[in-house]
Amino acid sequence: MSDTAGVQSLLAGHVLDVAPRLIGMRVRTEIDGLRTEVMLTEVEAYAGAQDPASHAYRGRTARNGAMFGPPGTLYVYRSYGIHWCMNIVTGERGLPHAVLLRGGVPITGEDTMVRRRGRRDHVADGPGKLTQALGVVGDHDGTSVLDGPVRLLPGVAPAGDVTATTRVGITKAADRPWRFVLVVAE
DNA sequence: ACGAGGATGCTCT
DNA sequence: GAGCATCCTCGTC
Repeated sequence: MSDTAGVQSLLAGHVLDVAPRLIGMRVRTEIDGLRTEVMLTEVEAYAGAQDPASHAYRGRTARNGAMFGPPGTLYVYRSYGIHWCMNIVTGERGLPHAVLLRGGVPITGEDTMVRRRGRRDHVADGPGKLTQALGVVGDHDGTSVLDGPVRLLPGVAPAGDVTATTRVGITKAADRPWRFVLVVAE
C-alpha cells in the first residue's frame, strides 16, 4: 500500500480512533516555495453533531463548509480574530468530524518556521503557533492533506505513548477526554 | 513556573 | 452584540 493510500484509509475511520493515531505522524507544507515539516505531538477530536464544542454542532454554516468534505479535507478557521487554526476532516464525506492539530515539533525547515514565528522557542507548541510556523492560512481551507500543499505523512520515529486528557480552551463538553498528547519517556 | 489581562475580527444569534 | 477550539507580555512567586 502506498503512503497516501494508508493515510487515506486511516482518515476514513471514526474521529476518536483517528485522533490518537495522528500523534507521531508528520505534517509537511510546501508553501511559498518553502518546505516545512513537523511531527504531531498534540491533537483534539471534535465530533460534529454529537459534540457541543464542535463548530459543526449546529450544522453547516458559511465558515465550516470544509468539514462536510471527504476525509482528509483541511478545515482552517480564524481563532480569536488573530490566529489561524487547522483541522483534518475524518470519517465519511458529509460527516463533520475533525481533528484539531494543536502542536508539533519541527523536523524540516526549522529556520523557516522560526522566521515565520518571529522567535526561536515555542515554535509550534500550540494550534495558532503550529499553523503560523507551517505557513498555513485561510487560503488552505478546503484543500486535501492527501495531495495538497499541506500534507499528512506517516511518522518518522516511534511515537512513544499517547495519553488522553480533556480538551483545552473550550466551555462546552469540556469534560470529554478527547485531547491526545505524546508523552516522551525519560 | 504560573496566572491575569489585553489584542483583535469574524461568526452566528 | 456576545462569544470565542489563542498568544503574548508583564506581573508575582
